[in-house]
Amino acid sequence: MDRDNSNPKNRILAAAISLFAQKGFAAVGVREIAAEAGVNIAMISYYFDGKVGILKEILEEFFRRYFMVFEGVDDEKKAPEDCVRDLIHKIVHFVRENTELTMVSYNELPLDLPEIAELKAKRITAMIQKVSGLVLRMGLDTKDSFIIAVIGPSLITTIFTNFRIRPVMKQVFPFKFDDAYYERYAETIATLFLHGVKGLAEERKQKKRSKK
Amino acid sequence: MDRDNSNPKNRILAAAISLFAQKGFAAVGVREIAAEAGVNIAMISYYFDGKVGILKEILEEFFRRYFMVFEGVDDEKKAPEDCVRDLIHKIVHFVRENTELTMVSYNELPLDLPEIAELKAKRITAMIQKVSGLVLRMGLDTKDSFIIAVIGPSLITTIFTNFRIRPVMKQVFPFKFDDAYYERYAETIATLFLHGVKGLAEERKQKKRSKK
Amino acid sequence: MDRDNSNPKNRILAAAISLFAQKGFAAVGVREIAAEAGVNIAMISYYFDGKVGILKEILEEFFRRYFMVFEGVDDEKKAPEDCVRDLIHKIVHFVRENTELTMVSYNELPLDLPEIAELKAKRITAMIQKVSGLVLRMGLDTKDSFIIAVIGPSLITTIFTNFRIRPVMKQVFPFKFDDAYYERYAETIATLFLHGVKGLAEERKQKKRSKK
Amino acid sequence: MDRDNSNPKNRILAAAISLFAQKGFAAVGVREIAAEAGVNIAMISYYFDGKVGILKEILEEFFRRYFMVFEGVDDEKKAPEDCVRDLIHKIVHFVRENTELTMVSYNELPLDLPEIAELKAKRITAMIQKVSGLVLRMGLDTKDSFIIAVIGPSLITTIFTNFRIRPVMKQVFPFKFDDAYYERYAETIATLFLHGVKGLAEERKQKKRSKK
DNA sequence: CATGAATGAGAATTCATTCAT
DNA sequence: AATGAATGAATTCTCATTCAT
Repeated sequence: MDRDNSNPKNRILAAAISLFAQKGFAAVGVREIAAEAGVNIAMISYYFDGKVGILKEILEEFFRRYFMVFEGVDDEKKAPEDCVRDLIHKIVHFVRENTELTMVSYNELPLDLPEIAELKAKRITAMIQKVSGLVLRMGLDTKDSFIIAVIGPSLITTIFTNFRIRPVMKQVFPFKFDDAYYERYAETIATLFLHGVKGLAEERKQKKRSKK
Repeated sequence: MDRDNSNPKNRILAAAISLFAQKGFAAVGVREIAAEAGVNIAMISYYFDGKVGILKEILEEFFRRYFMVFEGVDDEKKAPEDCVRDLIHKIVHFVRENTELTMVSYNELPLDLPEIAELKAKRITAMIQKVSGLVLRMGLDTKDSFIIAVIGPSLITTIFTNFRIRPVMKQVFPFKFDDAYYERYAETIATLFLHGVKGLAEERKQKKRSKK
Repeated sequence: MDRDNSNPKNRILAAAISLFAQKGFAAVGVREIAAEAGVNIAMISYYFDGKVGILKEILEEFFRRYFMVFEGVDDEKKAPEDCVRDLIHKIVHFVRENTELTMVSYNELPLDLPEIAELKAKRITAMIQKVSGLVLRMGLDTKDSFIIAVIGPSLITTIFTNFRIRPVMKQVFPFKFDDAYYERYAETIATLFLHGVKGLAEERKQKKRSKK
Repeated sequence: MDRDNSNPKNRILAAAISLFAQKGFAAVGVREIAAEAGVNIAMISYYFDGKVGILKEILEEFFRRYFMVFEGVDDEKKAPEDCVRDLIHKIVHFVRENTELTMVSYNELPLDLPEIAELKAKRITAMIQKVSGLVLRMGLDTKDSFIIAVIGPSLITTIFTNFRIRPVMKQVFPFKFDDAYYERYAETIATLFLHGVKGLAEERKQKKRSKK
């Protein structure tokens, strides 16, 4: 996250994101966050009304930024395939710029935390719809909700996971994670999914024909 | 997990898996586990030498079962494509049978927990290699470690995520998650990746040719 | 302690003495004792009726052996000074042979442990009287209870302390703690106290005279 | 200890010293200390970073005060004997003023507690050297490390023990432990040791002569 | 705004002991 | 005589939060 570090609230937020990304929300204590942020413990309750308050704000921030990625991708003038490639690049870029924020959100979302249940329900639904919208641009039939429900999450989790397993990847593969890497990575993912979806679409057509 | 429930140790294990899957390791207390398992709290230290001991045993169990899935998939008599389809079906079946076990492992693995660092390092590396081996069967050049490093995790996380976001999916899509669903799901994933990989392979050939 | 180690009860006793001497009674757990003795935990309650039961038996054993040292020292045929020298040698020898047993007893006796209060009261009183008897042999007036109360404990604690601070002494002084050392040590202590007491006796006489 | 009792930290310290002196460090729980001090249990970790933290501070305080006793005793203008008498009086006075503090330190020092091992090593060595220095003032040859190593600890443990066995002494002997008692006590000890050491020194000379 | 002290509940673990076998 | 499982209380310590200053 890229904020004004002189602001105590932002320092808390930054510290929390980093620690949550590392250890998970439940495993991090407010004292730890306060120490990392260099602020007094009481400030956490003051600014965020408690520990979950920080998480809420983190999730809100994630979705705010995440949804911005989808703005203006659906350009009617461009070929659907190019829209998809474009979006994939943008998502990769987004996760690269907001790695820890994304990891925290990705890790905490499936977990049961009553206080954020409502927030989760709303945002995740919206998120799935965004992704589904993306899939539709790949040339699939709108009505085929099954395939949409499969591809969307697959694509997004593929990208997220690439960052999530980074520490291990570094040990196993000798890549340099620089601009070139991400450029190629996005291209590869795009090719993979565009061809995959094309294959699925063809298969569907064949089945329909054979039914006749 | 499917074990002898009269055995207190197994009851603890079952309770822990369920609770960890729901809330995450750090958010679950030993009292809660003991209560759920119907045993005395002290039994947790007695049998597992503490809370992390349970997690260790859970992870070990996950990898033991997971690795078994890969046994005997690489049948030389069959076409590579069929091997891959076969394996995908097996993994889907595995996760279906061990959903909570898989979720706990998938959720906790990227988190920093010093006590399981060693265990993680060993097993995850082995896991990535297993998946990479699988990708090779898809007809890719062995030397192209980049694509392998991309596709392997993508495939596995795709399947895992399908189960991970189940609660939300149920609200958004009207599927019945029965045998037919999983059959179709596995087929869809297989088609998606096989076509995707074929597309990648073709693209590579073209590039090489154009370089000449 | 020198007992039959095939006997589980003795093994527990030996292990307990060693551990109590090292860490103190309260800091040692029954599991630790059982492990060190190589017996089942339940055996401790079985043989000693609980942890304090071990301590009781240890203290009883200490006093039993300690009191034996005083048997037959008061030989009327010998000069009082020689009786004292003899006794000091015997005590040094006793502590040398029963170092840990002595340390446990010396360390635990002043501490408040309700369960052994009665035992303590009886034995310590007897112990003080034994030592006081010894002091009388040094040529002091029987009625001078003050000096007796000072010298007796001083002598005994001097010897005990010599063993108690052994670990530090080894680091600070370059002695070899062999037979010769203990021989010389006993002689030194005897000389110190015999001259000291003689000096006290003379001083008393002078005072009485000056009062006249 | 004589401190500001309105200060919670000091109340904890005072309570701990009293309880440790009574039952020994390991036998006292933090709840007990907190209750006795009238503070919340969490304050113990807050101020002392845990139970051993209290003990550490107690030991440091003991040595700080104890070492102060030795300041300015070695007056060259006075006869060595008078220096020794003076010091003995001061030590007696010190223990009288800091009885519980001294008892805790004396009781815990020989016990194995890993957390205070380093502290112990440093301070005990310094303490032995202090006492050894004292012995030298008694007119002994500096090179006779053996006798120094015997007398120093003997003198100090004699005084400490006098307080340590106070409860029993009260039952056995009919003394009033008032100023007069301590005055006489210090005088007696001084006489005992000064004569004792003189006797040792003479004996040494005779031996050397007889060797010729 | 910011602090450091204070709180009470809850964390994991270990305790000595007992029980059925 | 001996075992390993089981118990419930007690252990120390940490938790997120609040309060007066």
